[in-house]
Amino acid sequence: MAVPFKIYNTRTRKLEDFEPIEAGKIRLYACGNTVYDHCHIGHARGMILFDSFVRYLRHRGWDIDFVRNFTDVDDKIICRANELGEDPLALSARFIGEYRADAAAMGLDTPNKEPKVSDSMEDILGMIGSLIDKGHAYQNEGSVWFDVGSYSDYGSLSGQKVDELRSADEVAGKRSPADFALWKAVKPGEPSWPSPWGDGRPGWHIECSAMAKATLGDTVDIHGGGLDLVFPHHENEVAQSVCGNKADYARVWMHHGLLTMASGQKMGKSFGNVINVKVALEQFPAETLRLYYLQNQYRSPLPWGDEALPEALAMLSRLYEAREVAEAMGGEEPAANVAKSMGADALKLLELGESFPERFYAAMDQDFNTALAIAHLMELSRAINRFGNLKKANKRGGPVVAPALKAFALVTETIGLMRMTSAEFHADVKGKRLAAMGIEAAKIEKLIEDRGTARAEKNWARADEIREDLEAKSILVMDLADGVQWRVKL
RNA sequence: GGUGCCAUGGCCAAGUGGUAAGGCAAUGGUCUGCAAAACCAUGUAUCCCCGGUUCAAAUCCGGGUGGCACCUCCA
Repeated sequence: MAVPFKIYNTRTRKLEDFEPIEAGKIRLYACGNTVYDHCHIGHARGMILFDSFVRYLRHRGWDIDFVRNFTDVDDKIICRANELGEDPLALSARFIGEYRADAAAMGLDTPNKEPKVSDSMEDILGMIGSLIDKGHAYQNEGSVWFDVGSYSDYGSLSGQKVDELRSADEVAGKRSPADFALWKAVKPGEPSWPSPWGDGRPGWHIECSAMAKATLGDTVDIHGGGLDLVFPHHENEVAQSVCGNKADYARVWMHHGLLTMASGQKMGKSFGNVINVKVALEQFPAETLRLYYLQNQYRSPLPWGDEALPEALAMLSRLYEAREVAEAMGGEEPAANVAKSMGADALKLLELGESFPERFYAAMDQDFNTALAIAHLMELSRAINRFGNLKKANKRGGPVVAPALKAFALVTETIGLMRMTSAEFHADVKGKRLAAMGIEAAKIEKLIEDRGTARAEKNWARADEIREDLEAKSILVMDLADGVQWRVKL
């Protein structure tokens, strides 16, 4: 059975109980990328967020049909292709490949369907034709425009009033400045498709309306995207779909906040201040990004700074270490008995572990409060470590820590964190951080070996000298009971 | 000009009626040959300001100040 949850609806500006069109099913459409460049970390926020939400809701019993499109026919693509002397469709195909590589590197599940504009021309033409037939669109010299005046509810999603908009540039052939293109007449050197109104290509907004209809039907349960798409993109989609289908378009509009720079300025390609996903992933494990995004309320703007990823990595590291501590524990006695005999820390851990799912679900069901969910996990981690300090914990603690380990597994399944083993995690961190700093692992290993020799000879001065030398390189050496380990300082 | 969002300790940040999660950083302690990790302790938080509603407000209402976003491509 699908479990109910609350979700904030941009359309009503309220937190609502989610009500599906069809019991247990969610038709979800997320606006994907216009593929003319690599994904940047702003795109990554949306990608990771929707991936996490879908995973979570599936875990909660929802049957989700998740559609995310690729916009592969667009002004920007054509523009970039011309700059590079590349065929526009070849360029977009190339960046779809890059997108998929980035998505895979971030550990995202592939949506159920990933329609492309170039494959959806029939759907698009059908929708435009329908809008003309119904009197909501008009053609002029090979282009087709949506007649905003024909739709009285225009602006209901974004709260905009047509009269109050800053008048956009007057384009020849439009009846009103607010009208927008459904079909653009072909221009020399641009890709085009045949249509009843002459060769051309789709306008910016129609493709999503058409692809959503083709893949999910007239009405979707949830339509999502970045906050910057509310107007005009989503507003125009609503107009097209409602007028074309004579049906509601999206019951819930879900918009995530944007990344901003520390300066407060928005991150955007037009500002030239983007950081590509590939660059971030060269330096940090992919889950670092995921944790960073999940740690923040998805609707809030997120200021990006140099400390963002290192901090998230420090948190992630705590989680992995705590789980490692928990996994090392053994024992066969009933948990309650062990906890009782080992005292308050054990009882506390048992209690936190057992109540975790309830608290985790409560947070997530409240408009995906991933920040609170993760806070619960951090709290649990501290309880594990504290318990782990007890003398007999390793030998007898297994049953007490078992619920906590289940909690970690729950988090892994639902929001995709902690998917590596600890060994994989540490190796990933080392490899990436070392590469980022331009240090060779072999040189470090050699120094650590030398230090081991010095220590064996109780030459503490020499050992400390090497430690300091390594520390200057951001390498931490740890003398553990079962040998020497080293980590890259975060 | 229009529309919308936001303002919580040094920093990031959750919390929408019952007196404040979590993380990062900092300081002291335990542990350690020295460290690291971990744990413990430490932050008197005017929850931007003023007024109102209420037994009770960070949380609701009104006003103010400051910041941001969209209205042009942008996730």
